[in-house]
Amino acid sequence: MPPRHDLPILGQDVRERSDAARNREALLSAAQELVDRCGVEAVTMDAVAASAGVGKGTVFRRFRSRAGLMAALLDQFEADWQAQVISGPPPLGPGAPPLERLLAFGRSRLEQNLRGAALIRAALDGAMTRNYAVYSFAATHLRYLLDELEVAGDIALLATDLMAPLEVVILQQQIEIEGMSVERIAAGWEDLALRIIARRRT
Amino acid sequence: MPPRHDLPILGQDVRERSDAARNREALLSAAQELVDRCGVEAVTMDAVAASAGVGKGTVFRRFRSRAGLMAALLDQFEADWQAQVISGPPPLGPGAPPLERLLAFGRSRLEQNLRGAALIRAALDGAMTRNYAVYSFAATHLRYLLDELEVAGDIALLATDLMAPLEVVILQQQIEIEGMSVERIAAGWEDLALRIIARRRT
DNA sequence: AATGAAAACGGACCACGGTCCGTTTAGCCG
DNA sequence: CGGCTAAACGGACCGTGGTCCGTTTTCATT
Repeated sequence: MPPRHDLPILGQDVRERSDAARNREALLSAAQELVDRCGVEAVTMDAVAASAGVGKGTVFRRFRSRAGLMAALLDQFEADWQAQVISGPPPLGPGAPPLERLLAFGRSRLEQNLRGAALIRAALDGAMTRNYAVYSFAATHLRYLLDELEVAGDIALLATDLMAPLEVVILQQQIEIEGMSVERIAAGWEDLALRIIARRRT
Repeated sequence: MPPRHDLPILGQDVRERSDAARNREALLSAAQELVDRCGVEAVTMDAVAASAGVGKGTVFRRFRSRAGLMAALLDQFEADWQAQVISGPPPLGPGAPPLERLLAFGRSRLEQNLRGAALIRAALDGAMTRNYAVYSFAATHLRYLLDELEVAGDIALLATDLMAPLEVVILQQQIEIEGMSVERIAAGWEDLALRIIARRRT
């Protein structure tokens, strides 16, 4: 019988070896610990490796790069928020009318981005593109809301238009350099949202 | 007579020593040369220093960091565009009605950001905040146009809302990952602009 | 011209991200 | 259980960004 050449079928999850899984866990919690205790800047690949008791090469095999590791931490950080959107109380969660959900989305996303600012920037740092998974959830939800509101136009682009001003780089410039208050920015986002959804279908 | 302690008065330009000026020139053109011949990634601080015939420390004194050097190159890159806005032909330059200038601004800015993408990302890389000078010109002009159009609301924030979707990180995601065409994005920007300026003062 | 002090210079040095490759281990199969 | 293969491991190694400090240069003042 010829040797088998199982090319991994797309979507079929490739079993992770037990030691690999164990190390992934150890690395993630070591990294999280470092973030909590000393801040994002202190998260050195050597430090994480040492703290998790594995070699440096292992860290890079698992996460590709420092940005990749940060993205993994970011995924964990976002899990709560995503849960609140999917099944939390209104108006952020389901149950409220779409417009209220939209406004709650904006406010909440603004705060979430500010909370995770350091992590988000670190996850973007040398990466050619941002972690798509994290971004994708919010964008999809936003498109859904715009559709519910029967907004006319290119929904995908309008969703981007609403997410873009909440980008961390922009928020930090507004707050730290131009001295704007978070309240003002939040109010501005609501205004933008209203202008965008003013044009309806039908 | 006691030694003089001239604290530099703000706004009074501190004379640059002749050797310093010479080296700045040499460094900038060496860096530009490297960008042109080998791309942004090839611009190593050592390479620039060697190519300009100065020590590495000098590069860092002048530009603080790699991001700072890139920002300086970006300033040069933007000079042409700024000139076109200030005194070029309409509709980008003065002379056309504000709405036409606004639409020309969006299209032109979109293309400019794509052209300078690599430089812009490199200039943002490890920096705590983006190069303010470059950003500031475009933002100021945009606020002026919105004001001319008698747009109601928080003009500064609305200007940001219009600049944000043109951010390189976002454009690259749309084009390279989501596969959108530049044409579609440009059309989407016009649509956004029209929605935003729909609410007028008076 | 001499002089003195502030500013600029240069390159050795360090820390961190990322790679490479020889070694070890998990897990399947006979 | 023994053996085999693919995967995972680890840490030496490299390149690059950034700092530091002893040396050199500029230039204002006399």
